[in-house]
Amino acid sequence: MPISPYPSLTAALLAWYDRHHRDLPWRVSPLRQARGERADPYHIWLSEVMLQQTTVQAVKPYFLKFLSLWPTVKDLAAAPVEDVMAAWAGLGYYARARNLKKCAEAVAAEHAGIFPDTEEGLRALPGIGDYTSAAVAAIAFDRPAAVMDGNVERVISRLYAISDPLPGSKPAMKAKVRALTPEERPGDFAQAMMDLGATICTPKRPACALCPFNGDCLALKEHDPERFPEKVAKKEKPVRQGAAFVAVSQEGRILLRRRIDSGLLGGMTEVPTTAWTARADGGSTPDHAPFDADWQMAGVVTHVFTHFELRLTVFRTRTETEIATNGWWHAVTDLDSQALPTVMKKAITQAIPLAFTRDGG
DNA sequence: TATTCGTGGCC
DNA sequence: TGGCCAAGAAT
Repeated sequence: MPISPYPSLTAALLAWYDRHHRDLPWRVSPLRQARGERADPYHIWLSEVMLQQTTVQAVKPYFLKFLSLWPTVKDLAAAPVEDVMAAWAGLGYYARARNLKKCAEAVAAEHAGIFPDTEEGLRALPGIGDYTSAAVAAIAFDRPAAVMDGNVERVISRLYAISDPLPGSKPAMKAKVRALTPEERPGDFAQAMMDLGATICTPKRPACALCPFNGDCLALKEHDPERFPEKVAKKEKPVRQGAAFVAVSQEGRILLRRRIDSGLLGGMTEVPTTAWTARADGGSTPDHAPFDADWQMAGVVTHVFTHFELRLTVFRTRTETEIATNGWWHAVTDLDSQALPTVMKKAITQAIPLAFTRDGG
């Protein structure tokens, strides 16, 4: 009997992956790899950036839309940044879209349209950090990089019953991943760890009976895998308030602006708003409207961001002339072409309930 | 090391 | 129903 080239845990996981891997639009399955197909580095990179802190189900339609609009990294590099932001609208964490464009430009201009094939080379590109550089190196280029995301942290913390809380325990967990990562099939190993975390070793009610690690898992031996991974307590979310102003002209156009490139919703499109402050009375009056008009209160929209909750009082008015010192007027029936984040779509819908329906209200 | 960055689904 | 979570990066 030949000696396995892998640690036994690694071999068990790869065997599980061969039978139970998920089919994903950017993935080349083990069977297709055996027929000689290779993962496309552009597809892997694009999917990995979209998947940062984002679920597979949310990413799928965006991934297919981007490939349709921009089939190669050179196409993406040549695209207007406004088009990229509009295509990304709704997916969140918009710095990813700005860095995606910068990264495509760097690959096109400095690497002749070919992605670097090492972890270090990838790590130097915009929007590519520790996780994404390792993931692309392993999945697209068969480099034995140690890939650790939230799924892997959960699997490893349970397998070894690591009690120290994240993020402090990250280096120790990374060492465990490195020891398990094989020279052969490192990309499949990384994807297998993440599939395992997504489908078996889930945060709540893990399906330990189906897990290839269930004979070795220390958390399972202790009868409480759900308590891992431990995490440091997070602080509570403050509430901020502000006002948003929806002006519609007689021609059926709405006043829009572009947010500055840095910070929250950077580079995205918005309706005029006040600053969002912690003051309880901020935003309840139309004092800071973009121009004098008969502003009517349309309602209050609540939106929860990562680190604060926003209560936005929405005002609306109809104008005869299209006054605008900064910004532009855009047809209400064509708002899908704009880079409007979800909170702005909520505000517009509060003022114009049918804005995003077929007839545009 | 700690904070800032979206959004939607889930129980 | 509200807290938790998702293939994290930049600063």
